[in-house]
Amino acid sequence: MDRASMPARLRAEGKRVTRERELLLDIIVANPHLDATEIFERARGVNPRIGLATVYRTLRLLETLDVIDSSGLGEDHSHYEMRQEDHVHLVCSECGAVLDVTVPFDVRAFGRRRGFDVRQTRFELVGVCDKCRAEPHGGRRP
Amino acid sequence: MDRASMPARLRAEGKRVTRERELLLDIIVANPHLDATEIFERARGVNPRIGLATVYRTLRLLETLDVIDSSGLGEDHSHYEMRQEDHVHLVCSECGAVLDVTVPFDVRAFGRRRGFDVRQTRFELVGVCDKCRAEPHGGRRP
DNA sequence: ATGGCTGCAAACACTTTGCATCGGC
DNA sequence: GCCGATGCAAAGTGTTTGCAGCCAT
Repeated sequence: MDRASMPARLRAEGKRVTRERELLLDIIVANPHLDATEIFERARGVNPRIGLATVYRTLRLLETLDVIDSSGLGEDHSHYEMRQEDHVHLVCSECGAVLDVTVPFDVRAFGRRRGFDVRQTRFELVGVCDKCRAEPHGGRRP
Repeated sequence: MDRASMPARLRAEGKRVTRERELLLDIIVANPHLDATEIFERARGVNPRIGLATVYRTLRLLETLDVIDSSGLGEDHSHYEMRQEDHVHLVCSECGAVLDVTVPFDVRAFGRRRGFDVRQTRFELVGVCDKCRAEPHGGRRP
């Protein structure tokens, strides 16, 4: 999904293009894998009057429009990123690093063969990355 | 993970084998993909004195011991099942049906190639199943 | 100007925790 | 009998919603 086409996309859906939505989109484009609170904090750095509810409402709107995707990334709450080709999230449980890798098979065909019309994919592999295996002392999440 | 070996496994970890733990294990083995509340309700049917906190504490214990796995299954809270070989969850967003299918590639090798020691996999494809595509009227979640 | 969007605070759903009691070992 | 496990209720998270005022169209 192309950032530049979002204003037109929103208007096409009968939605309004507000400064808050533009700001949140910019943050999500620039920083994949953030959660709602992290997006909120960055947004406040630019517009201190923005509310957390607006962040959640905007995330829900963008997800409904298939503009962004959410995933757990090994934690119990959602993280967000612009929609892109199907990929696997390799997540390090020690340092929180996330690596995006293309899925090594045709996901739509795989589902269709079992009678499913696949609309959304969420693949994650949680493990320990090279660096954290090298230094087993407490390298906490970034 | 074999249900019959669980008592020994618990004792080996210095944990106790209680009637509550045995009951919850039986429910999880017999009904994959339930969430905490559903497990709680079934448990109450057998032992009306069991508490929801015990369900959550037991689930956390079993997950820590790698006896069970949790996954979102298209919803925003956890569902549980006995640990088994890596598989993809095909989830129908209309009726909630879940189909388990073997992953069509070697997950550990895939991760290792990128420097990750994979400990856990969570693969899900959310879509619409055959039946729900046939009858587009409101077939709600079971 | 009009109706959607926002901020704020209260409400919610799910999960965890403190504490007195209970029961495996 | 000891100490871990349980039940209950209260506290914590992350997320949603009601409402008055604001601003994109």
